[in-house]
Amino acid sequence: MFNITEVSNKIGLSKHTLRYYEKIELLIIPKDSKGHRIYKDADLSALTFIKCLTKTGMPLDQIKELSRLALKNPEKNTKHILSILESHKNKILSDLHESKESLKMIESKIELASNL
Amino acid sequence: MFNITEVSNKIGLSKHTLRYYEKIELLIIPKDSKGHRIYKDADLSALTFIKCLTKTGMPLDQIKELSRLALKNPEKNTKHILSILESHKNKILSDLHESKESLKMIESKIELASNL
DNA sequence: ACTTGACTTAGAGTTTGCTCTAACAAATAT
DNA sequence: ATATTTGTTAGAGCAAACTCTAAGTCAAGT
Repeated sequence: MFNITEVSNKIGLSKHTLRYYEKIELLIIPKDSKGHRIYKDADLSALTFIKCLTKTGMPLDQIKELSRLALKNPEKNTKHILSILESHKNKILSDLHESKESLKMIESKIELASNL
Repeated sequence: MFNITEVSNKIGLSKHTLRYYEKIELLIIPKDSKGHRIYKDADLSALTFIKCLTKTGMPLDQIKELSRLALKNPEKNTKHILSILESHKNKILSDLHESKESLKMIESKIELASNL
């Protein structure tokens, strides 16, 4: 069990961001008697996964939809969840390709400029 | 020589964006007697390169700095330009690495969900 | 002659994802 | 007892990169 500062340090998201993610209903964290959030390991895993998704450009809206599907009725929504993840995977693959192309172009500019 | 509509179609940036890039002084395009922009091949190359840089996450401010250096005094600024491009190259490489790690994690989630 | 359509500008508005502020509560340190 | 620290909230503010609007010019088509 962790408090918000520990989670912020472990995951690398600011406390502000952690609270903001709850405000937009990306996830729900239970509170103790004082009203302080108590995170468990599963929440850390969820946040790590959310970080993967955001880093690869999935909009928070879509992550929220994923989270809604997963929390509501996982068995019934497996197909839907899978289709979202698969299409995100394809987006990542195409982004990777594009980035590599851009990298080539930038490397060739470097080459050019180096020979001045 | 091309007008703004042709350039927008060729490069895949909206006319709004093309004008915006001039407003923030990313580049300067000469105008004809009617005040309409006339783009030449070199401008298309520059825009293609700018697109590479933005797609790979270079902020417009930094692209503007690059453009300023290149236009002002190319020989004198070669070192500076190269160092900016090199460090951007390194950023892309590390982003690529991170994206690949995220991809792995997403693929393993897909694997998991597929086996439900 | 007039409508249509493509261009121009300055400047306002939008979206996304935070990031910060103010005001307050509770526990700990001096 | 009081100051500091850590937490809470609602809501304001911000930065980046567009994206759109209004008002106008100009040339070509009917």
